Amino acid sequence: MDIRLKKQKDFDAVFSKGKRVYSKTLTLLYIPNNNFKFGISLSKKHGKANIRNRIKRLIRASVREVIKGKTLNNYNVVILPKVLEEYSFIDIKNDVLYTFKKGNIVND
RNA sequence: AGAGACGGUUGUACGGCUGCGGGAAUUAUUAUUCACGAGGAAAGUCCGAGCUUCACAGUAGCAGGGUGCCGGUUAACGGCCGGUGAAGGUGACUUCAAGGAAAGUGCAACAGAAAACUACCGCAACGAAAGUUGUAAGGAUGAAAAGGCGAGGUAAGAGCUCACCGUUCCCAUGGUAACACGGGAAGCAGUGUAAACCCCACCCGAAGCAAGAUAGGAUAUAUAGUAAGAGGCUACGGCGCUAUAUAUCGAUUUAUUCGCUCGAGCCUAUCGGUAACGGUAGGCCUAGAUAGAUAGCCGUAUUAAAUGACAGAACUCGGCUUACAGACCGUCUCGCUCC
RNA sequence: GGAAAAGUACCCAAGAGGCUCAAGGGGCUCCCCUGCUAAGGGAGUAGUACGUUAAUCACGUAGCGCGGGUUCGAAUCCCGCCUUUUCCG
Repeated sequence: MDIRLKKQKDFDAVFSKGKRVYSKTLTLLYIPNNNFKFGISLSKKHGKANIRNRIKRLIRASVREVIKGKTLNNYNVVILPKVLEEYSFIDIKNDVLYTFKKGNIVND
């Protein structure tokens, strides 16, 4: 099943109506929906194309590890990374786990 | 050992577990297995092409744009290779939009008498003087002032005359040519700017894969119009075209599919060529995503170190330009010390 | 992905080869007016950096996004980069 959030309308809805959870490295936005879907939003401020790709890979890998073997509540989620000088996998993974729990998106 | 010039290569490799992208096979709708999966710049979008659409992509001219020493190379180019000339460097070598200023027009601030067929001061002759005539040595201004320098000559001077240098033209030789070298002639009709307009030679239809397949369209009938209409414009050729109404088939949105990867392709050997490049033979198939696939953890090896140096394909090629930690290789230059 | 446009003081900006050249507004500073403020009126700041000076004035050099080139001379012409903005289904 495809868990990627794709449409511009969905992104707009999350940005305008979504609840927010903050952490050191990223911000999480979410609204209720039929399924679980997530997307990532980046701008040119984060760096050139290779850096933006790397951030997306790190977040995707983090989300895969976090949601593995767990039941999910139905939300549309958008992750907004903050502009940092360096991005480490461990910090991002911890923050993904923290924000997902705080937003009540994953069940233990 | 030092300083430097030029050219080239590389941009960690292999393995395990958990995962991603499209593909193939086997299953038979859910899995398994297999091999493959970013770059030298993928970048900037600065040139040149393929491909697609625009009504035909025809001819001539105008407008607009580009290129500009010579020869070669190529599908093509403003690229590349080789040569010539000029400038810079002790040198290896580097840089150069490098045609035309007696086809015409414009511009040259300030200063200076004058910025193009000049004459302020000056010099000389004549004259009582005012001034007239001759002149362009010297002064002064400027980025630039009418070949330079020396001698002769003269009232004073001046290519006025001569030698040398420079310039232009002609001839001979060498070279495919740019040009070089040698000889001769011309007293030198004249500054700079063409990345000012322009002239000359050559080249160019436009838009772009968000193109497009695809569509306010097609077909039929009727009526009307017109020798008109449609590339940036004009003319010619060629083409029946336009408007309205009715009918039928369709379409406008969104999503999907195709375009989408075998190509002026890559590698190796060899032959021709100074080289760019071309020929021949053999081998190879090597990303095709669309919120956009390469990540995480760990081990081994090489190493001075390896944790991204610069950096991510989006239709595809040929170049140019720009970014780039470090490592390695080759050819050559300079002066110094020692043997 | 593709196609265009623009960069000049703190802000908005004119200038399109040469002269007092980096016009002119707004802002800012000071003064007048007022019990105080706003508005209004007047004057100015100097423009940014560096150097000369004890300091001011004054002068010189650089400077129109950055780096080269053409020219006697470049904000202006040409080339290459950088940044910002806009458009295209």
